[in-house]
Amino acid sequence: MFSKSCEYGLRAVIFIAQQSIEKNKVNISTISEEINSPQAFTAKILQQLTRNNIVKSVKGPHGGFTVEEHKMDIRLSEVVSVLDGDSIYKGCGLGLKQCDANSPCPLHYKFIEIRDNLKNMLENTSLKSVINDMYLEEIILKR
Amino acid sequence: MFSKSCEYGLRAVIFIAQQSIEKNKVNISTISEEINSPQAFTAKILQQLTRNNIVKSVKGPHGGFTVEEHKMDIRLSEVVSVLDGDSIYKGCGLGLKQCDANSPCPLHYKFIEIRDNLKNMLENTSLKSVINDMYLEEIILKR
DNA sequence: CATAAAAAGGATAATAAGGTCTTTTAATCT
DNA sequence: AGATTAAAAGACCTTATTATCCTTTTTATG
Repeated sequence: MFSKSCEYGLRAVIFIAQQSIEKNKVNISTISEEINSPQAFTAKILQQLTRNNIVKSVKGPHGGFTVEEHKMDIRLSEVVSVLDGDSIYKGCGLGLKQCDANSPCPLHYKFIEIRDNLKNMLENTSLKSVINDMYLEEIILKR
Repeated sequence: MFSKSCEYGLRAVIFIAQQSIEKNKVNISTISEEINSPQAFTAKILQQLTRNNIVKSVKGPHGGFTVEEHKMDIRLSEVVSVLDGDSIYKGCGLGLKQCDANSPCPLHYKFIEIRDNLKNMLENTSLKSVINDMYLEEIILKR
C-alpha cells in the first residue's frame, strides 16, 4: 500500500509526536530503535519531513526532532503525500494514464470507492487523534 | 496499490476474457497492443497466469490465449493473489511484521476497514461481471 | 574557544521490480 | 516429414527503491 519510506515516516512521526507531548526531543538513534527501522535511511526520511515542515529538527547537543504543538493536527494524508505523492488517491487501479468518468477503466467506479475510503481516513485522522488512541489501548510501534 | 505485473495482468485477463466471449483466441502481440503494455513482460505475466490455470494457452499456429467458459466467474482476487500475493489484504499499513488485535499498530482498526473493503470488492467481482459492465458503457483498456 | 552532539548532505552499495532477448518446445498446415 | 507459427523458459539487462557510510555543518555547553 505505502512505500517503505512512507511506512517508516509515518511510524517516526507518530513516535516523535507522542514524545513531544511528553516534552521530549528525540534523536535519530532513539527513533530508529523505537520504531525498528534502519537508522540512516530513517534520517533521510526525516530530512524530507523537516523540509516540508512536518517535524522540526534542532541540531547540536540536546537537539533532535519534535512535532510542534500547532502541528499536532496535521493529517496523516500530509505525511503520505510528502513521501509517496498522491498516486494512491489519483492513480488508476489498473495503471492507465488516462482514466476518469469520461474514459473509465472497467474497474473505475469500484476503485473510486476504495480510494475515497482511504483518502477520507487519512485526511480525517490527525496526529493528535492517533496519539490519543494510543493511550487508550496498549499500542506498539515496534516489531 | 498493485504492482505493474498485477496491473498488466488484470488488464490482460480482462481483455482475453472479453475476446473469449466473442470466440477469439488472442496472441501476446495483440494483447500487449490492446492493453498498451510491454510485450515480453506481458508474456511473462501470462505464463504465471497459465501455470495457475487462470488463462489457457495454446501453442503453435492459431494458438494464443483464452479464458475458458467455466473460468469466467473467477474473481479478480484470484488474479491479484497469483501476481501480488496476499500482502495487500494481510499486511500492516505501517509495515509492522506483527500487527493484529492482540498487538495492534496505532492505525490497525482504521486500515482493517479499508483492506476489507478492497478485499470484498475483489472477491465479489467476477471476470464475467466486469465484461458485462464493459458492454454497458464505452470502456477502454488502453492509454 | 574547544569539544562533543546532533542533523544535513553527498556518494555509494545492495536488492527488488520492471523489462528484453534468445533458445526451446509444441502445435498446425502444407 | 518439414516449415512455420506461437507460447514457454531461462538468461540477461535496466531502473527504482531501499539502505549504508562518511563528511560537513550547526549549535549547545564546559
